Amino acid sequence: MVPAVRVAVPAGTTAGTAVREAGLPGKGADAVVVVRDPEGRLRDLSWAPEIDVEVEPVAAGTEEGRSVIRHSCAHVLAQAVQQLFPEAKLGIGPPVRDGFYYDFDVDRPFTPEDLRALEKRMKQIVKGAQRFSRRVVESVDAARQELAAEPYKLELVDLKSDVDTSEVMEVGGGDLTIYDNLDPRSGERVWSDLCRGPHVPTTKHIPAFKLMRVAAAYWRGNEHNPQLQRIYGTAWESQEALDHHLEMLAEAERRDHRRLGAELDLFSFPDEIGSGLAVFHPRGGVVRKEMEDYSRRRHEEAGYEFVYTPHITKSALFQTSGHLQWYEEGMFPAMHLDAEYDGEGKVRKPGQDYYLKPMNCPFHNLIYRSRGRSYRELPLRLFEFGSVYRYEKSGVVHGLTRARGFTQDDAHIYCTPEQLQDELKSLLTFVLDLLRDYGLDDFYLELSTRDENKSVGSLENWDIATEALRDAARASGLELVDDPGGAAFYGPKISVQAKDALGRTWQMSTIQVDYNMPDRFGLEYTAADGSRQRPVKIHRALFGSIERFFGVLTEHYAGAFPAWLAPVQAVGIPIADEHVEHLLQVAKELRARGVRVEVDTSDDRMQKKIRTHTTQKVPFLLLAGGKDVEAGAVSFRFRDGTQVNGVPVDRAVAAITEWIARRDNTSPTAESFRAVL
RNA sequence: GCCGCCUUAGCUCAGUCGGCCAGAGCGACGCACUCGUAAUGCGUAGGUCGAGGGUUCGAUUCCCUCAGGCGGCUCCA
Repeated sequence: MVPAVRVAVPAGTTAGTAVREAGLPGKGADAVVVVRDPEGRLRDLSWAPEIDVEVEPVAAGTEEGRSVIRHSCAHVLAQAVQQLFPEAKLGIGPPVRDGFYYDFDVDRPFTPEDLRALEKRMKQIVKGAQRFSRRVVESVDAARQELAAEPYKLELVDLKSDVDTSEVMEVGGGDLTIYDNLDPRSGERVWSDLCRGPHVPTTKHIPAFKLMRVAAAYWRGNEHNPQLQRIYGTAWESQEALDHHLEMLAEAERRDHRRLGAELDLFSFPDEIGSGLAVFHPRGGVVRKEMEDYSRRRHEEAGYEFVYTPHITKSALFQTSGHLQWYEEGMFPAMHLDAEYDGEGKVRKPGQDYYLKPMNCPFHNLIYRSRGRSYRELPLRLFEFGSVYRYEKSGVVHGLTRARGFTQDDAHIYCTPEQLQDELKSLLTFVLDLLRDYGLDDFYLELSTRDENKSVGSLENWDIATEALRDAARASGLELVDDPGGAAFYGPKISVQAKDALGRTWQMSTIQVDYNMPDRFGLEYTAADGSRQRPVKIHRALFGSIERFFGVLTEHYAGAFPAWLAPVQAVGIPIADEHVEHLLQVAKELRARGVRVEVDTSDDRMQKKIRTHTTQKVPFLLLAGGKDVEAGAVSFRFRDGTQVNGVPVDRAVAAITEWIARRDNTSPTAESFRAVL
């Protein structure tokens, strides 16, 4: 890492020269690839300021340095594509998280073989050490002329004035510039691209890269535009960093909940049922039940009341709520029922549309409204594990994390306007505490605010609601990220983003403040002065969806669930048949204390049994041979291979029970387990 | 919904440039082995090669449609 030094660049000298003279590295993972000028803009090393300035060198191995490398690598990719496919038209090619992409308009989609050929050509380009040379285009007309053969680039030139996002690297930020790739020996221009930069000095400064995959993408992200072929790649400051990244991807694949779901016999998606509709097998069912049971208990303690509502309703309910107006295409189509026809097929009775519910909240409004409510009842907290069905587009369904049928741990809190602030604060604390109990503890918050094209209700109430949420978020002390326009039509939302063991973030809990549903449903309570008042409604889901949370936890723990959640908590493994009886006795005692325990009485050898149950990620393996039987003991083996041998049975039983009851989220090891013995 | 790729035994995958009985490992089952911390040996069963249609003397293989999966894009109350 380069320390946050500043380097003086005299007028007329290039930043690169100054950096070199300051003795900073020009090669390797610490190489300075660009500098930050006093205004905070990143500049090429070839930049020569007109006045004396101090700049901050940016090293290859920093997030910004990597972005520059990745963006330059995208140029190399584009050059390779146009060399191998001269008819290819260029789209955009920005750096993204962990890599870059470049979009191309080509006659036929790229094949995996094409990718291999492109990667080979890119390596040649990188080796050729072409210089990235910045050139300001005098006028928009000049740019148009030069880019006449690149229709998409032309479009960007015309958009220049109003585009300035991190994704569109081509234009923005003042001058219109083109980067030329120059042959280092002849100085000849090999290739060029409209681009605002900055870039690494030469293609040699792209130390390690790999093309990852091809996909289609709509031009400028609009589904009405043509689809371009997008090539994704990744690039890093060193081969080691690239290898590490690839290893992370491999690890993510190993922990993919869809794979673990099959390997550990947790759940499946039978084709016969339909896309995005899961069934939980007994082992997954146990985990889910434990998750739910604990959540139920905590909700009871926190003053929630439990309700149940049907999965289907007449359309009127969703007309009142507004869901049919705003989200109909995300709902399963209606079932038209109860219509009657006469002999000529004419309607005698019109019948009704019924919908599967995509949300629980309208039902809870009806429960609230079922009788008069007093201010003394508020806050009224209604909780339900409510199954909902959403017609997700076929292309987005993804395991348990994006399903068509799932269960929300959904609660709706009705309170007075005065109670809102306190209720939100305690609610957020409750939510975070509970997430921590399941082992997630690295969070940030996102505040989604009103979308002016998709919202109902008064601006005033939106403001109050938004500020109340912002306030509660601040009180939590967590980082808060704004998400303008991300709210649902009825109110703003805080979402809790949790990082898992691999550092990936998942949207978990959401808290929404809603002044509109109470209006639409005419909800009221009688205040202390006898007047009728309108309550405020808070929507919140904690797991979000139980299925998604299940999937996230599965990946977070790589299938090695904490003992309290593990489908099978302990397995007895006899050394030989004659030791089975002893273990059955131990298992009986454990089972009597609620432990999920099995004894492996199969014909397999003991070593094989250890392997089997280790791969099944059972937290406690209880071995017993002659010595243990004689001593009235068992020997522990843990997931990590460590052992504690010859533990007297009663102590073993007590310790296992204790470990589970504590809901310790770490995997027991010889060392940590001794503490409870 | 759009683009591309994929679908062979319960799982992971070979294979057939259109042709005799479609293979392996793991798993399941059976027999032998009775064993002290990650795979004992031998054997058995298991597949209308995703579904339907077409081309062909002949289709698991080529073409079309559909379903499901994967990676993206768009979407995500």
